[in-house]
Amino acid sequence: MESRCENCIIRQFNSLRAMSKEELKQVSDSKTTRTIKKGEPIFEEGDKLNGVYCVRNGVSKLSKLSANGKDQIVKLASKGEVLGQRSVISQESTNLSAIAVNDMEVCFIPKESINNTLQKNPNFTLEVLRHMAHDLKEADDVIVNISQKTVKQRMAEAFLYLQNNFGEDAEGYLALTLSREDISNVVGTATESAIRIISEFKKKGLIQTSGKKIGIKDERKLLEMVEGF
Amino acid sequence: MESRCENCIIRQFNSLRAMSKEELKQVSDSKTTRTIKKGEPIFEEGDKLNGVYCVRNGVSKLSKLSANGKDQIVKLASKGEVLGQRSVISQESTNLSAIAVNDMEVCFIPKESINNTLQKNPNFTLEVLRHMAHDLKEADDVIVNISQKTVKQRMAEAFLYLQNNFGEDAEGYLALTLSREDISNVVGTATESAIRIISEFKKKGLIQTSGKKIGIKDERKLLEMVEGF
DNA sequence: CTAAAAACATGATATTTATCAGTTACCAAT
DNA sequence: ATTGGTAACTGATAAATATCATGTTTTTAG
Repeated sequence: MESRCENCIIRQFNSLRAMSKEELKQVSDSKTTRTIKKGEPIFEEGDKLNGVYCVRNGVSKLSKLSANGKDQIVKLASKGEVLGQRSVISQESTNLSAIAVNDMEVCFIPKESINNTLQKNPNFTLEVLRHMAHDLKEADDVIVNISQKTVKQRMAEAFLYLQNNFGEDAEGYLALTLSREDISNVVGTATESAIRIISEFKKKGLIQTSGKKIGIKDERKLLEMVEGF
Repeated sequence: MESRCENCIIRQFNSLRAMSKEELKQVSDSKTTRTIKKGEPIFEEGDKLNGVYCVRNGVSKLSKLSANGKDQIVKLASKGEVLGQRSVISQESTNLSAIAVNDMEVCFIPKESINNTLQKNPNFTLEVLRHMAHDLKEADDVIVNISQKTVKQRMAEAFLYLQNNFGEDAEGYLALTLSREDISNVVGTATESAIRIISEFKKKGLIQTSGKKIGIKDERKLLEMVEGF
């Protein structure tokens, strides 16, 4: 049996918290829950979305395929984030694919519920707007980083980002384990280059590895590297 | 004497058109008009904005300074665009500088007018939201472009962008003339590299130049280059 | 109008990064 | 346990791009 949105803790983290009791009830009644296995898509570039997906568990990569066949990962979304908002709001097909990085549980909320609330509840709209303003600011930062920093700096930054946003496990490894290819797609570089830099960082004692897992050993040095020392 | 917002054609192009008569009147009464000389800033990175700027004339570059001292231009804004919205909405200091590329005329609208309307008029909020959704999509595209395309491809794309968004003069030159340095900052490359590629394109008959001015001669070939042929 | 400054241009070179080719390690299914 | 496939890794090389040096042209300020 599925739980009710009204009681869902996830809601605390996203714009849904600005909904009224009745609006939430409607969302809850119309929503459906889906599980997605690691590697499977929630939706793909070009799809027309009939609603948004609220992440309950797991992590999704939002990526875009380029002409040369490589994916660029634009964002990693986890618990509480709402996927597909932009597409639903602008009523265009989505420009990004969402693929599960690990097993996921998401709630699908039909666009009617969202649009309805957008029309009627200015607080909700404003909340969504604030979120989007934040995303846009982040996107600007990514643009500047990619174009002005070296691959090494961006790699260092990526590890710190993963640490800040997804934390570490008991042994001090990054809680979110990405394949080397995914890492290279976040950073925007060739997979071999990413692997080489991982080796280099390991040799220098900045990180440690255990299989795919990566642990940060010298946060300060990594930070300095990002800043360009 | 300053004209009234209610009669301003510019309004057609931005979210202000979703304002009610009264709201517009309030905006009109509280707004001030400013002229900005080429090269001067409207606001700078880190500034706390007390309102937004509506562009009436001229073009502004929105850029961010990176650690290595180079600017990255994130967007070029012209007639009808509203600057500083994001900062006002998220109530944070701005992450971008806005500098006049040529002489400009802008209207400053205090944030109170904007916030007030955001709270009360869902149509306006939704309109702003749609705009921001669009900007975010564009930003995602820029990220993918920068990380997956070569400098040459991005240069070609930049010229086509300038053509599409700012048009051409009577002799077929791009109506918006940017310095070589600004072009390199849009594309995200070294100024020398940008200049070299301009020379190369000229030699190949893709573009023509006259002083700083650049004209597109072979749109098809440029397009093919962007696509990677 | 002229001097100084800024922008433009190009060659030589260094650095960064991608690509290609191949090996090794690991996981999953029989 | 064996095998087949995928991901991780490494070296050699090529390509792209940045940097440095320097000269020329254009713009700007007095």
